[in-house]
Amino acid sequence: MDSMSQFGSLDKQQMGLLLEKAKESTLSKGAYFSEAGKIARQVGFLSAGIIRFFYHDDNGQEVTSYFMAERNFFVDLNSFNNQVPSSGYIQAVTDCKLIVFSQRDWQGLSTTIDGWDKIVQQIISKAMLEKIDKINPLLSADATTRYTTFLAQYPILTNRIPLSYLASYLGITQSSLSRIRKKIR
Amino acid sequence: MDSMSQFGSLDKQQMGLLLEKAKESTLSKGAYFSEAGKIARQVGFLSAGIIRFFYHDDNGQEVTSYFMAERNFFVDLNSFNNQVPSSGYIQAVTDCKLIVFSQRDWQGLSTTIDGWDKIVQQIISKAMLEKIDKINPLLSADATTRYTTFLAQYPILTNRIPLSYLASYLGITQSSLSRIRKKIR
DNA sequence: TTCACTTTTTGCCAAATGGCAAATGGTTTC
DNA sequence: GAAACCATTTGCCATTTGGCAAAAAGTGAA
Repeated sequence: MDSMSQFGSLDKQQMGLLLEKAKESTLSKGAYFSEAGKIARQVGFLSAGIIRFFYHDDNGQEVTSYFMAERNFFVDLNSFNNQVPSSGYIQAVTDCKLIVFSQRDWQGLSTTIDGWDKIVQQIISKAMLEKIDKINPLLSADATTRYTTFLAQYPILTNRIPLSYLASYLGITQSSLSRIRKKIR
Repeated sequence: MDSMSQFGSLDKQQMGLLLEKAKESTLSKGAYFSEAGKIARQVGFLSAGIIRFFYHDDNGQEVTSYFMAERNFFVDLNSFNNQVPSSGYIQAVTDCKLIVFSQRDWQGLSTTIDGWDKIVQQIISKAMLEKIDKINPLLSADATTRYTTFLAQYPILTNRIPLSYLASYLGITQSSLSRIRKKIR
């Protein structure tokens, strides 16, 4: 639970208010934190493990839109904010340890912790900018560059995630990725 | 200036406070709203015209990361929030009419308008989600699909932006895009 | 209209990637 | 260890896309 201590800008008392609402939980490999069609009612903090966001494209193929490693907050933002059904899934890629906040509690912090909204805004902006900065360069790169870029960005994840997930994240076929990996090494 | 009236959640008085700080301005085609290396000190609202965000990749090539049409707020978020030099450019693709807020004024609204932070959070989340939802599907699509997807998403922009900008946005070469366009029509 | 300049299209060929199916390798369960 | 199951690699070939340079089309100024 002290993995959340890196959470800046909060003093001891505020941190106490936050932790009061935190519930520890686990997700085993393959299990879902949120699912398409359901409404997101929880915010998670990943203290151990790897999760991925994915959705089904028009052809019904799974497309991984993001990987996330330890020490990050996550939520299906659109569904959570607007209380509409999710269009995608959040799934544990490995066994995970989580800290979970209910929607009611999370939003309640807005009134109990001074400046909470601004803090949340910072967390969200930072997370989304990170994602955008990671995806943008992929688009204009060829498959090999995509893979090497990924290796540089996520050294931690290499060999901890199935090839098929990674391929769909990079926008390449699994076989191409396999060949590229062979060529690189 | 009433193009901002679509701005939800504000009553008349709050809207007044906001408009007090607004300054009208223009950008002519090709001019920059913010530039790499400089620190963003303004938030803009695009009332007429088209802008694009772009940066230089490792090979020095211009890469368009986003197009934006009328009736949207824009800012170089990372630079503005953290007062660090921008890594990219915001440029007028056509002649533009803008409404501009200085950083001081914009942030001051946090104390004068009740719930301002939350409103800003909503705007930012919405904008970034939109961008993410637009870019994500491009990655796993072939060039033709990228183009047709773009046409569906931005019918307004077709034929108002140079081919080279669009090609770099879609992650295809200009000649490929030209051939695809020919094939489609 | 003509010239100079920029943008877009086209031709030619090489290189990269995809599609599909079979083979190989790994892991789990009994 | 054997069987069943899942993940990864490989072969073969068709298709797509890129690279480069020249041609064509479009634009604006004198």
